[in-house]
Amino acid sequence: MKNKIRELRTAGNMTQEDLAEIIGVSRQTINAIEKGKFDPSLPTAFKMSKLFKLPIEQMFFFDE
Amino acid sequence: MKNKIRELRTAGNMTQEDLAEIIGVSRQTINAIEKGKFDPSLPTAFKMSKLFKLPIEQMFFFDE
DNA sequence: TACTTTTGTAAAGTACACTTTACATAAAAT
DNA sequence: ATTTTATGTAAAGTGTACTTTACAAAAGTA
Repeated sequence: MKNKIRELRTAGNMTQEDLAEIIGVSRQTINAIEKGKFDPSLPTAFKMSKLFKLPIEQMFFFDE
Repeated sequence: MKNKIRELRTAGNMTQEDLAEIIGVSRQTINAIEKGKFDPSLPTAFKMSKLFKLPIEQMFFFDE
């Protein structure tokens, strides 16, 4: 699964730390998601969706 | 988080077992999701979205 | 009623989402 | 050049998504 979190975050002039605090996860979690080390939980994806005002399907791309 | 999985599944004349096999999880996992015992992973949500041809946001409802 | 299918649920184990602490590097600012 | 800010990453621990096995109860069917 790929995602556009880094682009969305930088477009909004946020650091990983900023985004982490808003979403309610650790900075390392944001980094891992951006780097594709693991996928977020559904609740975390929903929080990002709400923040960036984009449906989950326009932020995360499930290949296969 | 609430969801419409049970309604979608029964509307499609599927048993929990049927749905589990199609999605690639155990029957107990389908039962737990329908019963709200836990939320699916993002990949599992995407598979359901593809099967039922509905965006994740129309199947799962994140209540803050 | 008896039989079969479907659903509910429990226990114990595995995999992964996520945490904290910590440190190293890169980039930006002074 | 030096300090500050932002990012990358690793280790060890916690919580939860999910598994298998197993059994009981509900619901559908003969």
